[in-house]
Amino acid sequence: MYRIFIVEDGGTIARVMAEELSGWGLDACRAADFSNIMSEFAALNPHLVLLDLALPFRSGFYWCSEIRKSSKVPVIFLSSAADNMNMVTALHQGADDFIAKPFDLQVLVAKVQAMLRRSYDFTSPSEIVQHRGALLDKDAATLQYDNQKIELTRNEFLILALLLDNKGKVVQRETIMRRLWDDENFIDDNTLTVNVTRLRKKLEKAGLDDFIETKKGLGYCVK
Amino acid sequence: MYRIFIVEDGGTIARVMAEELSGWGLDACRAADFSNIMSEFAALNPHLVLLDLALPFRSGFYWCSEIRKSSKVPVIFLSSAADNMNMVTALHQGADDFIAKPFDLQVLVAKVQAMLRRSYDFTSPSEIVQHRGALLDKDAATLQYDNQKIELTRNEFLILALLLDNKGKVVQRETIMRRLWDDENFIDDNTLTVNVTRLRKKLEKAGLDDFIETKKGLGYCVK
DNA sequence: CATGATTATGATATAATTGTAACTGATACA
DNA sequence: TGTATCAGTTACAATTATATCATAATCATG
Repeated sequence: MYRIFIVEDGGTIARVMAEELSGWGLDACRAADFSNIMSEFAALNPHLVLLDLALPFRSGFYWCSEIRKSSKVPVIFLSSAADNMNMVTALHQGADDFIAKPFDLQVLVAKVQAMLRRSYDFTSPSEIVQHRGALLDKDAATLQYDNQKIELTRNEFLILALLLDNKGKVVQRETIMRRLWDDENFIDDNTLTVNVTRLRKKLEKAGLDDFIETKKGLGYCVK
Repeated sequence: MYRIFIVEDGGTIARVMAEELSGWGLDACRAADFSNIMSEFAALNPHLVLLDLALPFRSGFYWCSEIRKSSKVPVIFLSSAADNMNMVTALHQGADDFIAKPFDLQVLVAKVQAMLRRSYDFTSPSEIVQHRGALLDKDAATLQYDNQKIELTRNEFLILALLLDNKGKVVQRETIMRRLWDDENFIDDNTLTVNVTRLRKKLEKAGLDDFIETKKGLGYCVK
């Protein structure tokens, strides 16, 4: 999860930004002590910095150059004084972009995402679901547990992914069936049972007993 | 020397931009045939693209997504229609920045320099991907391993590049097929298999066994 | 146009995966 | 106690996805 460091004096704006970014799966963290940005920066070690130009104590320019002394982290300036001179100065100082205030939240998010993509190179991390110490990598289609790698077949993977996406909820057998065999073909209802059995066998072999619970008459459940 | 590809219809603006960038030690090259941007792009193989949104024949959005099919080169949009929606669309499409017209030449240069710095200085210099000691040079389309140079054909190279760009993730066969043959012609599904086989044979001959894993029913994976 | 390299195709092989069927066990309830 | 329902198990068969190979078509290059 990417950490975003928000250095912005305006309390409301900072809060709104943080909320919006959090909504997009980013870990947004606001600066608290504007006299001592660097120690917060070091503690957080963020993947990207959003830096207001006008700050108490020291200007954004100052902090940007401080950051650049020890880090190549992407820095995006925010300012209502987005004139050409300030922009050029900021960019020359090692900043990566300059967003004029007021800005559209959508644009902010898009810019942050674009910069993260560019800076941390396109291979975005896999989406991973975790449960009881078992890690299901939804992109690699593998399950890891207790330092073992459990290979899953297509059906096993789909079933497990579906159950973990609905952790704590009962998933109807029919729902699973429609996912695996996009409907139609009268697949024997028992076929699902067999697939679940096989999946359970692999889980148990790895030490994950009772991972998938049967709710008779309702469906399956992981919790 | 960094090559900048300027795709801008306005003759005067384009010329001025090119002169300014040249003055800063950049190799600025203007698009000539707006119906066929991609071949000029391929010929120049630029380090950065400045892309006007409003172009004859096809829009900048179109060319941006075409470029992104085969390249991660930084793309900066230029447009007088710099409204929020266009900006968000562009960024989501893989663009890196969006400059409103008219712009200050100083700002343009500063942005270009900042983007080049971010894209080439900070991260790995050339387009080289590494895995298990094998180096894939995406410019030369060759693979180096254990002091051997492995020559790859177009198809072999594209497959390997795609898999390495998604290291650790399963890539669906269909995804690969669309990359290799931009669909249309119903290429025999088996043709992909054959190409993978040939690629594997080269890899094995060089000592790279089990480089490409088959996830039956899901796709291929390098990890 | 001739040459060799590259790529596509079709036939066939192979092995992992999946589906089926027959049986078992459990639970509910008439 | 008997019967019906539902899910689990197992072994086996069928299917499917992928691999391999030989051959034909295509492409690039001089």
